[in-house]
Amino acid sequence: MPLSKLTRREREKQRQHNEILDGALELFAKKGFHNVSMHEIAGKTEFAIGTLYKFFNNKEALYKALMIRESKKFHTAIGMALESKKDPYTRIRDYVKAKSEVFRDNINVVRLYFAETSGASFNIKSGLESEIKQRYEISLQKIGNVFKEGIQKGIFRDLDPFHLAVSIDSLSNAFLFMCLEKPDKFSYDMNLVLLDEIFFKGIADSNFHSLGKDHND
Amino acid sequence: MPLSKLTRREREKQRQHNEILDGALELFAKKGFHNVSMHEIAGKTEFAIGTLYKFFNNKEALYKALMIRESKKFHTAIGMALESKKDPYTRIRDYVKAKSEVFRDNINVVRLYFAETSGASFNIKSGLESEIKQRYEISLQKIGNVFKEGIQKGIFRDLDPFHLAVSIDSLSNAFLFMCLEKPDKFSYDMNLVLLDEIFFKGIADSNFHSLGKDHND
Amino acid sequence: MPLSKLTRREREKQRQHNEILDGALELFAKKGFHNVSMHEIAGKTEFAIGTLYKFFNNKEALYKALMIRESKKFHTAIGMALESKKDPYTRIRDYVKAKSEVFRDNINVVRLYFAETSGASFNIKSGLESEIKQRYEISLQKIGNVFKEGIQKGIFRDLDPFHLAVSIDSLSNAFLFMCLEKPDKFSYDMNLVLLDEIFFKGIADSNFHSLGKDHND
Amino acid sequence: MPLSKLTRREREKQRQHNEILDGALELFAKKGFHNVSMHEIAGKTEFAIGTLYKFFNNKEALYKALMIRESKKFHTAIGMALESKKDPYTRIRDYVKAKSEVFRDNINVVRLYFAETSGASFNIKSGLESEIKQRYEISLQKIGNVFKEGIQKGIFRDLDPFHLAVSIDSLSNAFLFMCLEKPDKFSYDMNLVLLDEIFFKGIADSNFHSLGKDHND
DNA sequence: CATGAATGAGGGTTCATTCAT
DNA sequence: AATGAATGAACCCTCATTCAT
Repeated sequence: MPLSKLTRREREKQRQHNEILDGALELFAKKGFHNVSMHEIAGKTEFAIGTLYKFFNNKEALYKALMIRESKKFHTAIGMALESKKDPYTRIRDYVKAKSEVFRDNINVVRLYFAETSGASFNIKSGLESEIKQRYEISLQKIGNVFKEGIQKGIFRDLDPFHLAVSIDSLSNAFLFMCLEKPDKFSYDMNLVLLDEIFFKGIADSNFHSLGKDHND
Repeated sequence: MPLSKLTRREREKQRQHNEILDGALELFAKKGFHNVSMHEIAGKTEFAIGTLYKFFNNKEALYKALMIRESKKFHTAIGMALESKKDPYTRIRDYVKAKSEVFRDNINVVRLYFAETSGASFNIKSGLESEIKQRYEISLQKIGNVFKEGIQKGIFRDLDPFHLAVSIDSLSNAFLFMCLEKPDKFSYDMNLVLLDEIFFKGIADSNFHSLGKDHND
Repeated sequence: MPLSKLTRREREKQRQHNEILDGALELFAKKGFHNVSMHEIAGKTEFAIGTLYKFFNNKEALYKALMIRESKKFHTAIGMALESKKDPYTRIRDYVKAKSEVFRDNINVVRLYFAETSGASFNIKSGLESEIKQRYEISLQKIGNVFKEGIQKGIFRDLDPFHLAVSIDSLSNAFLFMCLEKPDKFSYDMNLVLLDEIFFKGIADSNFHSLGKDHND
Repeated sequence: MPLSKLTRREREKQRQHNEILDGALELFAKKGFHNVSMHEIAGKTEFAIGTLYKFFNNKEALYKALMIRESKKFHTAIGMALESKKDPYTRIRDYVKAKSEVFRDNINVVRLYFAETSGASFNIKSGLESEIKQRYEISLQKIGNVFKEGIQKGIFRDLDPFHLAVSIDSLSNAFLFMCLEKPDKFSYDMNLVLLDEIFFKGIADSNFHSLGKDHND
């Protein structure tokens, strides 16, 4: 069944479902899972509490659905950058740029997302948060594949692509968080230059000299 | 009476104080702040609830004391590595090794600690969690100073020392977390080699050739 | 929809609101604010604790609402006596009679009410208990106005009407309390005679001879 | 054994006993029975909590002992006025003056005392508060006796002396409380004049003309 | 089907009292 | 005899969830 062929009723449901998640996101991002009540979500979304429970079995399920939706958006955005037809180096840079934009535009969501993935997640009791980790895993693999290609093309030195993926991921995250917390020392525009200097230069194949030199963004 | 010579009573107090934090740590690390009750902590530590409140004004204060204690331990350990008399490159490597050990030995604490610092903390309402961030800040500065010295000595390229600090910090964290989650792809012993290949080689001054070549750990 | 025509839902709410206050009154009057728990009130009124909190923000608010309701009842009753068309002397007597009836019928409330107003109230922290004192104030003013009229009409000697109001209020209260505690020495029926002999005779204008002589109740 | 012949130990005990009550009084008068903790009393009096329990079996017993001590002081003061050799009218006036002074000097205690006696006492669960009421009873009797003598001497009209006692007691209390709450309308000095005008004039025997006329205070 | 009033388990916290030192 | 650390019952209150309307 094509996506567009939902009945009116189903489309309406879908819309309400998303409205609930939108309202909940705002609250969770501001106050955290445990400091937001279902009553509060009902108030913000203008649905009855009972209606929330029609859509989600419980508070945890609502939260999980929310995190999954956001994680999908996030990984779709960076997935597109990574899977374009451009050269590997540019795709990595595009990936960083895409992530930058997500950080800029949804900073609260981002904090919530990283609270959920970096350390230990205590909000969703069941091991279901792994669903989010899986998506992260896939993105890492995609980054790794780009590096693999880059290595094959002689752009990058022959290092483990997955290691490189983990590296660019953590470095770019760190720089992006620094943009938030130390805007005097870090800026979004600077991040790519930084990565060039600190990361790409070091992993560039010595026979390939253009990395981080004459790119214009 | 010298400062270090606490009375028996005071020593006893200190011991109990730490016993409470030990028990609480185990619970918080396993279940998160909001999923642990004071009743539970009382049970685990075998103190009465009232006794907990003699030591800590409220649950939040207990949690905060715990996080500060652990953060102190953590930053003391890595601070010692960073402030030794060794050459800058070795000090950075020692810092990574020290952090490795903390991760190996206190994995639960580490997850709790990073849940508290990476994303958004919704556990401690008062802005006092900044106390933990400050300690992190200081450590970053110390790392930066080592890089500065390394640059002056011609070991590292002339890059912003603070940027380098942020880089090595995030890279090493990422690798360490990977050791936990993908022990097949990452091992503690491998981390230094990885950093050499991916990070140090890239930031090494081209006139200085020994980095990441013949170090034996 | 006229104001008086509440919806069925609103009327139901009103009824429950009063049921809670009724149950709470019984308990508070018997045991005092601090010796009654919300759990107890929930049990007596057969509402869930949470329901009590739907109606009243906290225990204090419940207590305050109760005291205000009772105080309104009380002052409405005596206010009607004081504002009738009858002659001043009769209105004062009617006021005493009205108060007598309240004492007879709601002795528990009365004790609670006077515990709250006579000495020091430590039950309601916010200065809102003044709301009750204000109502008392207004009643005193009304009594004073009746005396004023009586003085102008030459029924009472030219004394400060407010002083007279305070006097009749305290005297009648004292006699009424005595009826409770010494029914052998005081009776409700006797109170008016007593007041005639001890109070009204003394404040009667010497040119006006009928006070306290041939009244029949 | 004469009162003065207590052993040093016993006198010391007595002193401590009173010190505890002094500290407790200050706290209870300010905050009420239920808003003062034993811990607080221990702090204020600089005794250990255990010591408080050596002197008083429990918090209630401490409170009761306190109220009885204060009530004794109070009734001793007014008893002395009532039992002097002066003429009945003067003794009643002296009694009012004595009460005035107590009000002026110990207003907090007074409020606490009246909270305990006027309405319902919810602080002392056992019916033991009657001990305080008994003392009040005795004072009322003494006032009654003075009136009786006054009636026999032809100073007061032939009314029930006990009724008169209750009357002067409640009137003077009311005026004294008004001094606290409406110092613009009532003053301690004025009270006797007021009582003369409103009370004594009315109960004076018509053959005895000096009441409330040429007294100088 | 949507609603939101009602529920009550369970949370954090206090404090009168005990008892080992 | 004096101490005050330790206790834990009981408090007030919140909020996820249910279900009659």
